[in-house]
Amino acid sequence: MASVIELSAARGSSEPILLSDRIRNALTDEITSGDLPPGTALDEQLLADRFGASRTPVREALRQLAASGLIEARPRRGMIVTRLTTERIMNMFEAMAEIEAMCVRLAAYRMTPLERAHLMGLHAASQAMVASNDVDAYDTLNRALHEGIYHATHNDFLAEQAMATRVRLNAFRRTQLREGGRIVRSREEHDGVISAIAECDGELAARRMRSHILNAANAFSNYISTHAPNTI
Amino acid sequence: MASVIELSAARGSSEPILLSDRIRNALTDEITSGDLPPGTALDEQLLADRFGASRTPVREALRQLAASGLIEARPRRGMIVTRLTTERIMNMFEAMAEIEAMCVRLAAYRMTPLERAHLMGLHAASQAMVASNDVDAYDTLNRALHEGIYHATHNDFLAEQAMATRVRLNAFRRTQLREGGRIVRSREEHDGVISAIAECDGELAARRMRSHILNAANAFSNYISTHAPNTI
DNA sequence: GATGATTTGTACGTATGTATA
DNA sequence: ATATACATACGTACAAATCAT
Repeated sequence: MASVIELSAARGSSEPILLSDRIRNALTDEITSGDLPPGTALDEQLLADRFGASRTPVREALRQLAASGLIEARPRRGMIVTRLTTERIMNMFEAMAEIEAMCVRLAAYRMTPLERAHLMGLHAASQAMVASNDVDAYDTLNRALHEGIYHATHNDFLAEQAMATRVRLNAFRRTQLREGGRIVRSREEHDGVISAIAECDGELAARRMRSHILNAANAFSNYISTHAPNTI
Repeated sequence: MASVIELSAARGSSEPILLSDRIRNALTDEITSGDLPPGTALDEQLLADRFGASRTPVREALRQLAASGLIEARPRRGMIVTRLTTERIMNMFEAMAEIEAMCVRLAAYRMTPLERAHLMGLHAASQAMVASNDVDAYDTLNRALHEGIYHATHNDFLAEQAMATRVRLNAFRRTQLREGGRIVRSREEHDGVISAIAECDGELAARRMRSHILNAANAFSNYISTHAPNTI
């Protein structure tokens, strides 16, 4: 549970100055990490007490989260962490698959040699994480790789859209990596994408990326039905 | 300028009950219609007076608009209607082209016969608007056609994403229809998309849709450089 | 560069509407 | 079905920061 101390810790100068922004960021982390599971009620007064603030900045933080879709506002009935149906999660994975495919296609044609080298370096480094089966470290590199691809589209708007969708799927992406052997296949799929990028074949990279994300979606679906059929 | 009367006008029961939502909707309309041009400062007190409310619901409306990207929040310096560079608008058009292409591809494979008939009906009706060069009426039908395609993906999340992006491009889409002869070519391009849908060829429909939106982007670019080179 | 005016950010009180007993 | 409890939605007041002069 995030503490007031953690909130007031000194950060880089680019960090938000506004209380409401800090609260929003803290809540975003807790929701996407699964710390605040779907369906959790978000009481304004309780959150205000927890963060050592008044209800006003908490309200503003909640409003922003509601606009981003992470939490759900039911007028005069409070806010809850968005409870997603399996169908909607699969819809989100499908949309993510298409968005990622579009990004990697554009990126393959537009990235600079430096950007290409950066991506290949990240991919090479991930080998070690697979060998040691370190899910958290692999997830971090995985994230950097995908974000590097967004950036290499040289289309900031598209990159932001992709990031926003990715954040909303965060908790579920991490879940599926736990499925047996998924992490190994995930890297194999990356390998296919990266080699297509190396050959500047955007169409091939896009098809492989789409499959990659849809495979992740399937892994998630399997994981849920095996480990926790009734939690969503 | 929207009045208090307009705000308090009776609406359907599905309309928002919250004051902040009504203010947000009113401002959304004014921004996307170009009534509030980019760069306009949004004074909280002034808006509160205009809408006959206090600053609190106005602030909440502004926060939501900021989250959707329609306005920009500069901490302690107020909000302004997002001022977009030509480059960013083109980036948005490019993203829109890809999203629309993805939607129509999925839609072509998944739509029901009823949905297909609906789309073809809309397209047929638009012929008359082109003949009379009625830009507003054509724009309305155009909108219905594209939204029908989103819906026919049978992926609500994707449809919502597409709609959100579309709203943010609203003012610019309308602008480009004014470019000489664009409305005629727009319908011709629709014709190609619709016939691909009729043949259930999603890939072809996607390529044609992508071209269609990129053509709109070009038309916009031409219109700007011809009519108002320095307004953005 | 300093000072005043304006505007945002925050706090808190009140009332309305929802949910529950 | 009625009443009670409670959380949100809104209004108002104060504080802090920005910008104009």
